[in-house]
Amino acid sequence: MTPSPTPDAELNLTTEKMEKVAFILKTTAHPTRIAIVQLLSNHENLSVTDISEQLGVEQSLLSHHLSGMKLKGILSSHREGKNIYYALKMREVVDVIQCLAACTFL
Amino acid sequence: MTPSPTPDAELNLTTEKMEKVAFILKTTAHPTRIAIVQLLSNHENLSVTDISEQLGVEQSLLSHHLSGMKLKGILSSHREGKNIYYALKMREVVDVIQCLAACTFL
DNA sequence: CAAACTTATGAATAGTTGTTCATGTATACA
DNA sequence: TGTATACATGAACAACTATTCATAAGTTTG
Repeated sequence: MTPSPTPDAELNLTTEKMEKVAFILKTTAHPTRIAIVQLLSNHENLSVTDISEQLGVEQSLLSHHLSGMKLKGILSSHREGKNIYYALKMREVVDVIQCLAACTFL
Repeated sequence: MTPSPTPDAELNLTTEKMEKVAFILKTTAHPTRIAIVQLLSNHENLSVTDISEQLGVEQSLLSHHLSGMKLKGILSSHREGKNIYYALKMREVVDVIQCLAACTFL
């Protein structure tokens, strides 16, 4: 079901693509942000308060993380009344995390 | 052939595991380091000079990147005469990069 | 419209990472 | 043993990221 690369295909990226990949990796490389992805991979969408409560992360800090991730295209958001709901936009990051999480030695 | 996670399995990591995943992502999240992984995914092992020439990265800087990656378990190395050869140890990072590189929108 | 609630933003600061440069160490070879 | 080659290391500094705090802006409700 998941559109995934052919297993063990050769890696042959242009410099530009390497930069873009690095950019996304950097955006994901933080425990709180991984937790956000995990939460949103299991929930379709959640308000900032929801996420804040689930993760025990303070509102402002969370907001900074969320807007960064949105800016970089990983999340999307929409307002509904007083709340703003965030959702996972780039679902590929789930696979990325999954892939590393599957390493038994971690 | 590649041992990969079941597609679209639920993401359910412990805090500790999220930290470890973040740690590896951070170690990979740099264009030069992605280039190193790419090179080593296609070459089994290469000396520092080889890599330096292929990537056009200055010896000392490269050495810093390489030893960091080794320290974090992504690469391994062995000496052979005057040269030190590096190899990919954690091959999973190739899949991680592959996965993101396959995003058409990047 | 004022009060309460939800989220965003900006400045300040602390902490981490990247890069350079100078120098050190290991090996080979004359 | 001295010189050349290959790589590592450490200090200094620059660049970037994370966190906190105070405050602002949008929305609902009385």
